[in-house]
Amino acid sequence: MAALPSGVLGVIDSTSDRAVFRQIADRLREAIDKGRFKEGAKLPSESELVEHFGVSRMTVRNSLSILQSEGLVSSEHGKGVFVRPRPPVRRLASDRFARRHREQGKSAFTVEAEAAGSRPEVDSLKVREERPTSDISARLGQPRKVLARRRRYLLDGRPVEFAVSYLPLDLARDTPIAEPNPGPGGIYARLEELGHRLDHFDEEVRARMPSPDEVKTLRLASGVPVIQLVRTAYDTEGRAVEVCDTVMSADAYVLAYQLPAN
Amino acid sequence: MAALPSGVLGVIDSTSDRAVFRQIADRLREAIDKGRFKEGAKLPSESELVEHFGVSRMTVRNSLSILQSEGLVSSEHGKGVFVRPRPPVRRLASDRFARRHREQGKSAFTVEAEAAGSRPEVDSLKVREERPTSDISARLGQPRKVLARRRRYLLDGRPVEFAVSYLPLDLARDTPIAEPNPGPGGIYARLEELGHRLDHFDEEVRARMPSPDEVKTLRLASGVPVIQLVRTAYDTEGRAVEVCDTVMSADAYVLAYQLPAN
DNA sequence: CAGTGGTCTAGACCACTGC
DNA sequence: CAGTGGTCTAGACCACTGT
Repeated sequence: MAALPSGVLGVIDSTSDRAVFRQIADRLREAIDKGRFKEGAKLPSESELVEHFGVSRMTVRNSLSILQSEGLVSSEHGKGVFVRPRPPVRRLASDRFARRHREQGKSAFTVEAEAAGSRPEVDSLKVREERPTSDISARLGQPRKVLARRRRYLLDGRPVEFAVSYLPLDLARDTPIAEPNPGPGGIYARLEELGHRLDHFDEEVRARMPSPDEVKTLRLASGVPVIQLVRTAYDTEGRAVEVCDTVMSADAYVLAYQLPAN
Repeated sequence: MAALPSGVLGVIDSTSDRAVFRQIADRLREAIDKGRFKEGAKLPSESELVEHFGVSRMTVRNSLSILQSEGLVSSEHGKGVFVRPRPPVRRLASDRFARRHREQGKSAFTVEAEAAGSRPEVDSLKVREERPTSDISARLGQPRKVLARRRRYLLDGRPVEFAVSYLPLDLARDTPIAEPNPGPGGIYARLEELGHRLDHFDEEVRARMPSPDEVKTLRLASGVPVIQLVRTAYDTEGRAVEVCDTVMSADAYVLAYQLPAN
């Protein structure tokens, strides 16, 4: 157990009102912010911190759990605690569903990922009929049943997004939309071929902490929120033809929108 | 210390691989999800949970801290641990900066809050000249200095949003934009009067955990992420005339956007 | 194997709340 | 005042990692 480089972490002010474990978290946070521990770097081990600050192990662990819940560090059993690297971010432009992007053979996700030099993957694709929740039902105009298309998206093997599309069953049944692979241009292209010319999309954006299920599915580190995006597609007759409920790892995405001034 | 109502919380499976504190968190989470503890309700005290599950206090506290980091509960010193009520949500529509909303006397925030029956407030308004960060500078076309307008928005006394607007100094100096109160319609109305007719806005949306500063300014409960929205306003000549960097309590907002299909 | 983080105990004292 | 959560200690044993 090597001694810590002096001066890197400072000391505790025992006269301060601020709890010791918060002070230790503050010192570590400063050190990370100032680049004394870089992305991916290993922090001093718990026992080193115990020795350096002269406190008990639980106090040190308490400090580290603060930094973890802030998304600054993550721990790896048997290895150490590391400064969380900022993963590459995927930028979703507001024209990503424009018709012109749909006339190619590949999906928007695939095209974009390959352009960015990443390896795109879609897995756990499941298509089935369901009774809609009251929320989905309301958005789709109260259909009795819906077709649900679930799938998970990965970049270079890392899960980044989980999405479920809901379509009124009377509209999707016995069409390519009910197939696992709906063909080039995706379900929006098929909807238009079926005579539902798309007019616009409504998107609702929320952020929150993930459920335990979402942590598992998206392999989220602790301290990483999710962005939830609910998109409703309307055809030119004003009918809602699809609702897509997407949950994204917040540290993998930036959403970009363009708004007219009038 | 009353005994817990039997059957409400179940028991620990000591043969399970799952850590005891996680199992306790699971039981409590289920109970909350199933409505056995409603919004605002008090959970059993730590000592009651210690007795019920037959574990040490630190184990119970560990469980509670999981629920706290999930944003499900929050603790109040001397009172107890309570199920977090979902606060009323403010919905930001994508046309909120349309010119037609600017022709009244009041700000968009004020009008909208009053319509929803809330009491709007703006405080800690500060206007000053600054050297821009490299990010802001790049977005605004590399001005040497900028005018920064900082303010915090509150609803019914609760802080919900903190925003900073940056404008190129050559454009804003010695205009009403540099005044604490820029007048009816806000700085966008003033910009148009100065001949910068607005053409469109670009918005970038991110979500992340808050910094300790943001926790303080927005009085965030632990386990609440923030939404960061960076908006750039462009005039009809394509010049970026303002960048607004907004940090919002994620549990107070839903962002709504409308996208054309082509 | 030694070193790391993960879980858990059984205490202690403190600060805040409400009666 | 009793009851609550907040902080902290000094141990213990375990599971995982790398050599």
